[in-house]
Amino acid sequence: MGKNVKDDAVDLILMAWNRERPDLDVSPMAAIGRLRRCELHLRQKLDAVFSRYGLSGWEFDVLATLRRSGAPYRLAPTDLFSALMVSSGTMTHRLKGLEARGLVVRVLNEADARSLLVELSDAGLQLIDEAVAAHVENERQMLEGLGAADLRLLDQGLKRLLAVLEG
Amino acid sequence: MGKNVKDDAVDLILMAWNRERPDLDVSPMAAIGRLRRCELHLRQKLDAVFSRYGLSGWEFDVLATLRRSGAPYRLAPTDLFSALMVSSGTMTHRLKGLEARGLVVRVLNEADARSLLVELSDAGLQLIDEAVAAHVENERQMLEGLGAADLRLLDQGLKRLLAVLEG
DNA sequence: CGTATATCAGATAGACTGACATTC
DNA sequence: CGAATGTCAGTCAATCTGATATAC
Repeated sequence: MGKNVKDDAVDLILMAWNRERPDLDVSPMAAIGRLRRCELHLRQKLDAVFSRYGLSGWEFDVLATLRRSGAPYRLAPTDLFSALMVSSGTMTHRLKGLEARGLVVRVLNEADARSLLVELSDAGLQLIDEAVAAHVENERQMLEGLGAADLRLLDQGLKRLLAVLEG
Repeated sequence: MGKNVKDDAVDLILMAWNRERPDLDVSPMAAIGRLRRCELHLRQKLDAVFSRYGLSGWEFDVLATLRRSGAPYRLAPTDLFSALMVSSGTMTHRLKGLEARGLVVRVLNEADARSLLVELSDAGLQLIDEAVAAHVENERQMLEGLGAADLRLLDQGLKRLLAVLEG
């Protein structure tokens, strides 16, 4: 019965549900509630760094997807909206904004004239290269309060959960 | 060097970054990327159940917050927007919608005439009681692919991460 | 010809800010 | 009077759908 860890916000929610709905086993709420709450905090901290580079989260995602595809940092719109799980119309809208800011350029697709490929501009490449360095440093700092062993265990657990959710 | 687990989508992203930016240690991306990806899948599956009850995620959250506060299922708007981390104007907007659907009613606050308290209607109480039962069952099913030991370890890791992020 | 690839316009849903009224 | 509590109007950023044009 000994409780050796402090109650957090999710524990309080679980206790409230147990009081109000003792007929329900709400234990699955624990891990899922904590995961979602962690994601909320993470997103806010990640966005704070993105905004230092004038980027929103989805703008970073588009530029980063182009960047890690390798030189010449060029993908078709379909590749982008598939990777980022948004509709084609949404991607068109995103690309217009990035193009207007000069971070990407549209180039002819020699192999298939239905699409104008999307390519990082010099400015876009430089920006994402700086931003991604700051981004991983930010992530490193967010996790440094966690011991190496804890982090490894957490990542392993998340990997298994992800396999369950995607499999 | 033996790799005993299959590469997932996040592993592929890490490998791409290692190829493109070998100067960066992108290992923090692993846990954070998996966590965010899990959250995306979870949210979609949770929303699918909410929509069976005609509810969006935030509508469920408002009703659930009222429900687990206990009888008479009544809170001030400030309590609600503080708990759910949105602005007061946003909560006003949400409450108008829920009131128009007859799920909450506004009642006079005898102790402080500045606010009209928010209370679950009979219909709202019945709806959230059914929806929350389906919700936890949904969560249970999402996690059942994970062993009990894995789940316990995952939750422990998330609890520590949450403490780091909130502390 | 039927499919695939995108773009565009319009609609939608949800959030925020700032001004305001009321009450403590 | 200053602080707190909401409400409201207006604006905004981002998304999706459906219609359309073009190319495979």
